[in-house]
Amino acid sequence: MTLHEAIQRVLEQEKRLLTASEIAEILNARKWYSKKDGSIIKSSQISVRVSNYPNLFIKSGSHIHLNGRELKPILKKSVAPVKQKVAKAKSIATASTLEVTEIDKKLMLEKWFIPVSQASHQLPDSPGLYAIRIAKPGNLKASLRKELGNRGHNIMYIGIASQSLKKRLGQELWAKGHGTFFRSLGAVLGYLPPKSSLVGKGNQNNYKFSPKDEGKIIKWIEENLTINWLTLSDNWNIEEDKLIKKYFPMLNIQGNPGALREVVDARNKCKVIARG
DNA sequence: AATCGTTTCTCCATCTATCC
DNA sequence: GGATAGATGGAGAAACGATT
Repeated sequence: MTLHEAIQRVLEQEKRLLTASEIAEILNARKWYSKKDGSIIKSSQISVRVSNYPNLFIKSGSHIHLNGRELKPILKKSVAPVKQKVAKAKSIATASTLEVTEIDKKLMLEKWFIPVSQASHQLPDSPGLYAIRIAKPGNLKASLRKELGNRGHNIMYIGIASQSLKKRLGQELWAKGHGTFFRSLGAVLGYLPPKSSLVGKGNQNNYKFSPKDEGKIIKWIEENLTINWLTLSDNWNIEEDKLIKKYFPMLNIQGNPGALREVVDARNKCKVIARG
């Protein structure tokens, strides 16, 4: 039982207004809730918990009673974390001069990018970094088109293949396995996984689209995206991290100060449907 | 002065995203 | 599907102001 559940139980049983001290006293006496270290509960902790759950409790002066509605607590920390990070990181990125490494030049120079449709038979079976751009941003929906415009580039994703670029990009671009980029792209393009398709699966995040939709997404990728890659033997993690923090690719989430809320939301929508 | 209530910080278990 | 690193949110404690 959590502390707020224990407080609820006290109020339900007592059926009267109680102060934080009285609740603490009752809880300590009845031992409905015990702290990990075994010490007694202070009234200040009751007060904090009651304040954090305004939908469960009502304060009348120093007295507390049940609200009667069981809704989620309103917590200070849960306010749009991604948006906050983006705003903060953007100011840092524009204010600082970012180092241009050899890897950056070789990987990101736009003239070296080729259409995905031409890349399939050229990809090496060795580790490295890859970057994906969109040649025709006009084929994205308006909100994403605008977002790329704000970012001043056409970079969709920067990733790493620690074993094989050929295998990794097979997952990401041709859905041969669980590709993060493929899932994110399918989601923001508006595709949804079959309902309840993750029920009973061990990993409740690896949703997949129907074979028919996968085919449509692959076609879209081959018609709209371009790619460049570099084979590397070492330091790729550091380089990948630096590049993501410099360019804010639109579909990278982890390690990206410019992670896009719309991408996270679209992926969550897919998960909810697939989990049934 | 003692008690009560609020704010803010840190710790840590759980959840999520990603990679292979 | 499993492993793992990072993110998130719940919980407790400390500091401090307000009230009695």
